[in-house]
Amino acid sequence: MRIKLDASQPFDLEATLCCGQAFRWEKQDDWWKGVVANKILKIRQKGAELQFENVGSDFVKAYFGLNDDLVSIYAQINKDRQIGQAIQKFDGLRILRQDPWECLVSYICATYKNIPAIKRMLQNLAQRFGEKISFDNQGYYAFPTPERLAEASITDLKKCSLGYRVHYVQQAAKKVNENESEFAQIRNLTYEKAKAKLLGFSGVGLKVADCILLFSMGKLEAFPVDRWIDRVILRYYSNHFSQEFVSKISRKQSSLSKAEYERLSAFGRNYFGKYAGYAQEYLYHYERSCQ
DNA sequence: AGCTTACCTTGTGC
DNA sequence: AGCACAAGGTAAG
Repeated sequence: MRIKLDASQPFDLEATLCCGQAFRWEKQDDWWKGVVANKILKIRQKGAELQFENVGSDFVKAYFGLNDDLVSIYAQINKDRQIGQAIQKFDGLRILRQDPWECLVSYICATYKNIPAIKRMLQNLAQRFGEKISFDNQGYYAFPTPERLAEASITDLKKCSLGYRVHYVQQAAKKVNENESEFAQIRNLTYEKAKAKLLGFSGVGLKVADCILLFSMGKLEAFPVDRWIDRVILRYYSNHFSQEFVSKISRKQSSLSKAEYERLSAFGRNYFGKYAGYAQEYLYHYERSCQ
């Protein structure tokens, strides 16, 4: 199937899948392959045309955020030179609408890990507990269901290199499995209420909650602050904070306190507005790409 | 009430 | 070899 992209609606498949928001996409030749909704989605971009197999157009549009009015979003978040450069470099990067359950587990696992290690953990979980799906003579694995992970033993979960995160993942699986519809409803709440619900999961703090809200629940105002964004704010936006706060944050070795996190994240939401999450993702990807 | 500290595991890169 | 560090969270004090 194909989608012709509107010239007024930029899209960059590569940037969207490489910016670190999703962990289970692989590129083979010029095709991207990922497991979404228990199906293999195979997709590539040729200029303004998207070519894909195995799923419908509506699904592709929803998953890749093609319904977001990116031109309008740019107009609202393009506030300064730094974000302007990031937008220019990654023009067409979009926020995905991932599966909330997979996103929950992904970002519980993401604490204190780099992206390659996160990918490996999730791949381990899928191989060990996910349903096998064959496609193009290759074996893929669906992301494990809450039910399947809820019944997995700590011993088996540990074999996936989750480390201390095994207990968080197991508890999350049990909680979601006990009431799947309640979990599914979280995305329909406001940003604040949805965040409060997510914080009820052990292993989910402010940062992880913001990632889940942004990457799977369409809460585009969420502004996750990780080490990279922390660095970006200190480098380019420190004039928005007091001298004391800046020097305190820049001296920190350990993680941010709740209050410090909220101050940085609230800055992002206030400064960039209701699409702050888009700004975050551009700044994050740009900062990492300049390493 | 809000902050600091220790601890939670594993892998990678210098 | 040894160490720092990686899209952090929790519980104790």
